[in-house]
Amino acid sequence: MLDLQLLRNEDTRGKILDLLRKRGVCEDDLELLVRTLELRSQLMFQLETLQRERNQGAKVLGEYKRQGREEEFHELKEKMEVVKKQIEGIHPQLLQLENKIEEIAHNLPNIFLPDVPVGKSEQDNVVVRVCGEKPNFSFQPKPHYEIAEQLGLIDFARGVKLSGSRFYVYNEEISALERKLINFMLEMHIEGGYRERTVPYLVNDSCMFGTGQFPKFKDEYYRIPQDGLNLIPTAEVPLTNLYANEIFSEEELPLYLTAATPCFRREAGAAGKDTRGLIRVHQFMKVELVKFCVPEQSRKEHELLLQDAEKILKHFQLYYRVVQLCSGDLGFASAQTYDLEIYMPASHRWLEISSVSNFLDFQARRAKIRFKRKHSGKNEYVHTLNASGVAAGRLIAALLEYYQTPEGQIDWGKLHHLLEKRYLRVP
RNA sequence: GGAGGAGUGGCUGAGUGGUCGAAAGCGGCGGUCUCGAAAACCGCUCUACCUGUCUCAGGUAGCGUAGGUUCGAAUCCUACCUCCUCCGCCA
Repeated sequence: MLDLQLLRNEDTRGKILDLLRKRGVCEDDLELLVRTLELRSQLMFQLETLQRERNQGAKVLGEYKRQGREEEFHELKEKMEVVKKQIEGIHPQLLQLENKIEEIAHNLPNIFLPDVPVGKSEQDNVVVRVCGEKPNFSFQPKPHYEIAEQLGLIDFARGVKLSGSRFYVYNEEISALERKLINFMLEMHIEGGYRERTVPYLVNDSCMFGTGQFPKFKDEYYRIPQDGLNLIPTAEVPLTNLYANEIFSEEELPLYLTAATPCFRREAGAAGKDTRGLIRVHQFMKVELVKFCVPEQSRKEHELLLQDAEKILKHFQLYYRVVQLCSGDLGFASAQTYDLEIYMPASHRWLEISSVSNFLDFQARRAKIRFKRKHSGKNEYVHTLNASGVAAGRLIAALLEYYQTPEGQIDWGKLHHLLEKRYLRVP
């Protein structure tokens, strides 16, 4: 959530409003919000003045009672009853204003950082660099779902039988590959200073609010109404919310966390898109990286985080590019995002495999994650960041395409050789 | 799932309607003493928001959460959540 103080303060208001417009927030909402904030202040002042009167009166009444001054007691009590009525009159009005403010503020996206290009859509994203070598095939490479099906590696039909479209079943080779890949990625990140957590795959609504999924994007997630729980769309949600309503000491930061979890997405708006294969599915495994840091470090930590995600792609010798998202394509909570996209040799498409974002204090404010500044003793919001490190399903899709042989087989020897590099860390 | 008990400041723990943001202790910070340290002693130690003459002053709110009763609630009432104990079930 944005710092509403920035909208109340005349010095910062103009700039913030401008940034929000560039992200496509409608003008009416902004105007209404600014006006309602002003009204709320006025009403609050009235209310607090009355409450003050009430508190002082109640104190005097207590004194009268103790001293047995019945007449004065009743006289003042009648006056206080009037004050009470006045308070009861203002209270609901204030509540209404606050609801209005929340409704708008909760749906406002984050502002974005100066180096983010201003743009409307994906078209305006900027390719930062292209890495690795473009794979060179002496034959026409097949798409991953074709090889997987032909070699009996993935059972798409039975996935559909069990759960419907966009579900799948891995047979033994891919099951083992995924298991090893996840272990490999985790160990690489642990080596890089990340601390592994095993977290719930079902979280409550307040977690979903904290990281910015709720309330605006409720339809994109699986929800179990009976228990008020939601299947996590990414481990970002539980990992970030681990520290909700907590205050770090400055020495504890930066804190790096990682977790491998399944991710569940309804893909409600994606009918007919990427219907074949592992690219767009309702459930997939992903290793996630999350960072908490002090505000002045988040730009630097963002770059380091990007490198950590890239390490995986480099290790498997994939051809990929780093894309900087434009203002219009940024996720709701993000202030700056790099996407890592792998080149897919069969379709000649770039496939997003990691999204590396800096949220500044946007999530921290929603989830109330703070730290105590040592020199001033003041509490401030931390900055949160996260990256996929990386999505296992899409990585497998890429590996199947990159490591296919002219004979229509998979070069398991080479894959296993790459997986052999151990990242062992004995506690 | 059933029965009982409990949720108070960083922690322990008092408070069952009237100067209670809340005793006391521990921890933490600062100071006195000391060559230094310990001990002892003194002081300070929660958060959010509002207003202003905005590194300071005043005010409002907060005792699991949300409501309610009252002139006045940590204290009474209702619902929910969490934890503990016992029973049942179970990987």
